[in-house]
Amino acid sequence: MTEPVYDQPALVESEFLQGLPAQDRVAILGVAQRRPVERDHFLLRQGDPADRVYLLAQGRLRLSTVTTDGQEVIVRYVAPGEGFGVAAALKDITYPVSIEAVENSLVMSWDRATFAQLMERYPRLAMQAMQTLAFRMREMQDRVRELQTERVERRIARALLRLVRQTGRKVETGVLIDLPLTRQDLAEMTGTTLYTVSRVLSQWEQAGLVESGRERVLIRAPHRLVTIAEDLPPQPTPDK
Amino acid sequence: MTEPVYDQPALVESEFLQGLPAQDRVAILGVAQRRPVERDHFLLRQGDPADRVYLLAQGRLRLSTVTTDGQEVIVRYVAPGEGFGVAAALKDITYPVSIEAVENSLVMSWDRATFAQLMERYPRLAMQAMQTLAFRMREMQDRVRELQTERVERRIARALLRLVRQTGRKVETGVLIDLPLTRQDLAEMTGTTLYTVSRVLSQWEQAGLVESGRERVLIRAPHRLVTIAEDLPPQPTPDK
DNA sequence: ACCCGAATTTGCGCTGGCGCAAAGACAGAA
DNA sequence: TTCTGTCTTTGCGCCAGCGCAAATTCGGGT
Repeated sequence: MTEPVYDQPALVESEFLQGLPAQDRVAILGVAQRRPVERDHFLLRQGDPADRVYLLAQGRLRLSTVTTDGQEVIVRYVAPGEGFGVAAALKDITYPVSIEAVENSLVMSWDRATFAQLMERYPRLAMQAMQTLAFRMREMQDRVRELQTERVERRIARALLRLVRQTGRKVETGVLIDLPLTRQDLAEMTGTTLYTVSRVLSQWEQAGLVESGRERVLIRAPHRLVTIAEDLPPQPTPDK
Repeated sequence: MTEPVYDQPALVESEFLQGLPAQDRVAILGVAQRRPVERDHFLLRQGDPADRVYLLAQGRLRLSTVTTDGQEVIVRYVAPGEGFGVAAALKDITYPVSIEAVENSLVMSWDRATFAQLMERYPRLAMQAMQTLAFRMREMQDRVRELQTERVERRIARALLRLVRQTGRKVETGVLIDLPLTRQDLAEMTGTTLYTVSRVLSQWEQAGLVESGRERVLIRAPHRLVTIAEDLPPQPTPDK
């Protein structure tokens, strides 16, 4: 795959490049390394030297970390147009996460020195990179607050709603979370176990909120999930 | 208090200014607003319009957020030399946290437009600000991992060790956490309740790890706290 | 010196969610 | 079509930590 990607919407409106004139985007992408990553393959592993900044052109990636006693935590998924690796490439010696493609993907990247030069030359790129970092920090802050103050069902609802916003695709019966998502994956995003996720999803399926299958979740009633996530009183359901 | 602060160590080595030549530091600090904040007074409150970037010259601040049902979460404490507010001032409409002085403090700040101009003029300031954001993001990521995978005793140990690194003062019997710290404060940093914190601290006091009092914690054996935090086998204790 | 409100301590019953078991479902490979 | 490994479901006992009560301690204000 060598055709130009410069005018792909995911890149034009990407976190790093939105708001830059086309010629600047072309210049920045023109010095990027392009790397396809097949599904189930790793872009990089936790502990690798951190020397590149990345932007996802196509596909889906999962960022995860493993604790010293082997538990895995999913930090986040990456959708096309989203940047990552900025924090690590500023100063970190090694990457704190592993990054695995959950479907065939295409990743643009710049080594640290190149990215620093680009930021100096294009101050808007620097501002966009800072905003990306700021967003991530806010996301993590929200996760901390949720983990400290909310019960497991709310956390699962919130994780699903995040995925809906990030990678949801409207279909006839609702919004499909458009990536392979096991109960174990959801558990690792929300600080619980696959059995608890399974029980909660089964309950919600019986209640008509979701439809699910193997590695698949479709949200039939996002608004009802919001009432669970936000701990609001249930709205009257429309007559059947 | 109007005497110059430009050469205070906390500012010279501060997160935003370390590595900049003295003349640049003077220029940057020269256009900062300086604001004293008395103990127990708020610098700003959650929901206030976000338009300033801050750097703490003196004192101690507490950053906290309240959930919709009134639970408080302590995001972090701020020590002299640490910057904050960058994320919010980039784009956010309102601050996601409240900031209260836990002792008399002095805060330097710049409005958003000024800080953006300073970053353009001093690229190293921009890089330092980005690194500050990156550090915060990593801190929050670590908190998420801990909350998802660790039991309450380990989380309390970790929170104390963070405070030791950030604001610990060596005294004869160990390291004093040099700020007023209630059991409730520790609970809000670790996702538990003041009663659980009290039980754990009492147990550790009997075991000789800590000495504590009202709003006060001294760590007698930091290494033993590390073994708890990291879930390591206990080292043989030296003979009495 | 005294008072009082905040902070801390300690006991104990309760429960949300986990751990584990066991079985079933199913998608992809052969 | 069959097989197999992965994923999911469901039951049930257990327990880490919470909720609440009640009492104590103590530091700052008067």
